[in-house]
Amino acid sequence: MSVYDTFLERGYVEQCTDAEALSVLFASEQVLGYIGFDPTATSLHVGSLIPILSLVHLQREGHRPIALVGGGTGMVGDPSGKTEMRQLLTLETLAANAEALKQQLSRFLDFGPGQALMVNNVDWLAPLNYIEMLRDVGRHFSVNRMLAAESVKQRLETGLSFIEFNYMILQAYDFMHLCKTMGCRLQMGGNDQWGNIVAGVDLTRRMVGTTVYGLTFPLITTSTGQKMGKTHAGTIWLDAGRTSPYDFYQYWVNTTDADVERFLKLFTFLPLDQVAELASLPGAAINEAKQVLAFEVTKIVHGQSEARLAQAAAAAAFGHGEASEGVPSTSMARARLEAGVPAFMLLTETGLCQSSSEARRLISQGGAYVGQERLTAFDQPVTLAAAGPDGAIWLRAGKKKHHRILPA
RNA sequence: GGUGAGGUUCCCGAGUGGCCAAAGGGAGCAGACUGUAAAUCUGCCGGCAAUGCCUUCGGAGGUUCGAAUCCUCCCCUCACCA
Repeated sequence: MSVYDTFLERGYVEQCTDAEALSVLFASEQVLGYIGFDPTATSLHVGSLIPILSLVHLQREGHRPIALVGGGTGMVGDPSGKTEMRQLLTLETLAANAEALKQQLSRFLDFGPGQALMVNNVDWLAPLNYIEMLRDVGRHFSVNRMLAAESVKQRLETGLSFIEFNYMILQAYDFMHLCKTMGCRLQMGGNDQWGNIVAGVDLTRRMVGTTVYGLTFPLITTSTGQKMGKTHAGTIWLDAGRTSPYDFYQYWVNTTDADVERFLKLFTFLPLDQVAELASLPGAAINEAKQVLAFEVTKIVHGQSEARLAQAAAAAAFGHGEASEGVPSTSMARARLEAGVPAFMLLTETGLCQSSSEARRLISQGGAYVGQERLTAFDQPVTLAAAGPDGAIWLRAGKKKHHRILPA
């Protein structure tokens, strides 16, 4: 039993360069394994959870994770899995993003002495000299092979700039460098990274003479075909400032039935027998499993107390609980509320609707509520009389979006 | 640099002088059914205190009573050639 088996049984493994040898390695020594994170934003999102959690699994089972922030590779831009070239970020933005990601990653892993490591590849990529690089590294790359890589092949259809074509070489260089300088033996990543990872395995063998391993995770989509962590409203971020713990929790509670078991395995650390038990809950009881899922993931990302708060807020919003602090709210001058505010204005001002046209539409279709009352006229005045026992006016748009107006 | 094709509302994609806020599909939203699920059905789906008004069809001008549609210049994308 090694961490490889954990990965396997929890659904983390899509491809591995040598599953058997990697298992043996895990069983026989402390393995340094790394994953790269692109500094394309100031926060990671739900799509990065699997990579992050895989590092946590490594650490939990006695191995040593390396979180690599791609401050150098970010200057080039990974073409893998994209249909067109991403806008190049400025160096200042990249540096700021890299710093933010470091902060975020340190919440998941123990970076204490002898524990996990954090590196930034700008440190060794930036000083590279072009001619030297071509002679030492470039000669190991076969353009024929690079063109055959799936990630490149796709882009040959739509266009691929030279800078992006080089990305693979830099990522391969990272792996070689980490192996040479600190004995790193494993790189993991999403399956779109397969080509880059294999290139690194090859380069390391040629330049260092060491066999290193690659493992990729499946690209997670929901069973309704959505990309993980993307909703129409936008990305589900791991940063509480960008996606509140309440919204984060709600995202997971709204998991499709068919995904519950898979997600419990992938996104929580609950033992598999408990996962199986939760997943087998019949009919509507599966919602309890979704709450466990939501609570556990929120706990991992935002901590226990935030998770509790989000759970309590959800319970209050959906009708069986008191603690409502976590429910989104807006404060509004008491005098204004006493005079009465037209309903459609409240809906737009709280952000429940994006425009007053949308608010009118919502009301006319019968999807807007104040307290338990369905609104019938778009300009119906809402006053303090509508406040609930907690002193707040509860607005609801559709079935799931709740918002409180706090008189101030 | 040459030649050809093209840029339409969130996306794909019709429309080639008035019937166009612009077909159809997807996404999204709401309602019904439910379980804060899926599937299905129905409605909505630029903005505005709104039976009307305003802004949109790559950009800027022009022709016309009237332009997404015609003309001129410019920008960008793609394909082939060099």
